[in-house]
Amino acid sequence: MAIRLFDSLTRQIRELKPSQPDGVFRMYCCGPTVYGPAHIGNFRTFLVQDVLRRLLELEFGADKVKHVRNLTDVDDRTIAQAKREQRPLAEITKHWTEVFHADCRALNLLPPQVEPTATGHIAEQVEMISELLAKGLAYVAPDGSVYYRIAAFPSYGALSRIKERELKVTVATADDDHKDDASDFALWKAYKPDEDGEVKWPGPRGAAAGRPGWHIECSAMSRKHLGDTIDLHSGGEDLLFPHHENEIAQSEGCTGHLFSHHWYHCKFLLVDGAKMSKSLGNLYTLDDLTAKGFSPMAIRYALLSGHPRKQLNFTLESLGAAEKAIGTLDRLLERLMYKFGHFPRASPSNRFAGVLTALRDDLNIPAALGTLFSAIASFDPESESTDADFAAFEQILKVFGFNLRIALRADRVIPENVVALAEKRWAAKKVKDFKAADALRAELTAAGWSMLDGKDGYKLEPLKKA
RNA sequence: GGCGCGGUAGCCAAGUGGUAAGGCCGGGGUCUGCAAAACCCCUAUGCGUCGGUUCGAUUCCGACCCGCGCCUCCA
Repeated sequence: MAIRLFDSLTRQIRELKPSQPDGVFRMYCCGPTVYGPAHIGNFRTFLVQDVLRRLLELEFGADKVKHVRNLTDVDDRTIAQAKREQRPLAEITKHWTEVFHADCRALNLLPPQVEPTATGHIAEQVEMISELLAKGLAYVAPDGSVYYRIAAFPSYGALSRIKERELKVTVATADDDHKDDASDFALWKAYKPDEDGEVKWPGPRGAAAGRPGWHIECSAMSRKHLGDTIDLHSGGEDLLFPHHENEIAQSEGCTGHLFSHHWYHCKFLLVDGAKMSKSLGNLYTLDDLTAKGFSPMAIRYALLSGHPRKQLNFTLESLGAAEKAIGTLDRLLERLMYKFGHFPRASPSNRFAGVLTALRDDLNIPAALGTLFSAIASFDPESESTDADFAAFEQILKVFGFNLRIALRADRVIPENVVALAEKRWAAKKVKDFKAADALRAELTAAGWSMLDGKDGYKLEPLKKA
């Protein structure tokens, strides 16, 4: 069954398929700028892209999807951060790249096959800018910067339909530039000693030394790693304009070929009904939430619980709901493992087929989750499940990227004193000294742990922090 | 001002021209020394407001109210 997805350019739901003869689906995702910790809004986009990739791999084969996601490691913000901290740019970006990778692992995001950096592709960017200059699509400004001449690219604005708008030209954008037209954008920014510190490279012929503009990196890296034409390009809704509009102008202006067959944009994550911002105090990082006792898998669930093309309102309450929902899936997995005593060996049954149907229908993740829970409630896993159902369940978990066995382990570092208390209580219970047992339960609660009695043993679970 | 999106139960959130998925919370029950877990049952005559089309609208159309996003470097 085909995977269909909304395309931002044509504004239609269209089938996704590889366009090249090799059958490889080529997807490029705009990645993070590594100057600070990524927040959960960033991760919403990366998680949606991750589920899409998993679905595509299921459809076309695990080796038939090539996923490229860049790291922006040189731009205004990274340079400003390096200057603030009085440290070399590379040191700053290396640190935040490592933090980003750790967060990605915690959220069980599949690593892209290629994760190119802007600073690692200066030559490719300079080359592309040179081609644009040669074709008359760009010009060198008096200060040695290079700008894209929008007027020379007739189809500019097709993605964002900007021709139907009135471009708001503010004083702020006009003052420091040497552009021929206020709408032209920078391909190469001439070096400014007082702002850029040590950051500069030789520029294209005729231009000054400096650094690439923001948009050109994606065009150059996408071309290098995926070719002139790719199958899907995606990012957050804010990137639609100007970033992706400019990428199209650069890539198609340069190569003369269609840049991407499909465009997909994730809507923003809101927190408590408002866009995240430091001033509102509603900006969360992964660390902020795990520090409150939430598991990364619950965060993954919560960030995926809304339709990707609709703004999602994230609250701590909804995260709590996600934690419980993940717990239910977790326990079901445990029950099935217990019943079968081994990982599934059969081919997946169609027990959860509706889940995949929902995902293939414009990546309707919330509908898919609804279908999943309905399917779970419709049968008794202990008596009615088959090995094939188990396989189907595992397949669904894999597509959603819910790595429950890791989720189980994540919080299972149990302090020795807690284990000792639990052992004492278990012994007291065995001899029916319930008074002592209750007192010990209270001590465990005070220590932040919950003791779950079973028939032949017990489990310890950490209590959630407020 | 231009472009676009949304308002569904206490919270989050799907969906349909024919009478409201799912998760959480809440209530009841089975089980349990306690507490959980597990399992079963219940929980929106209602889908921003007002009109219109229709046999019938939450779903289509119009107006209005409210919220949100983009409009040159924020996923």
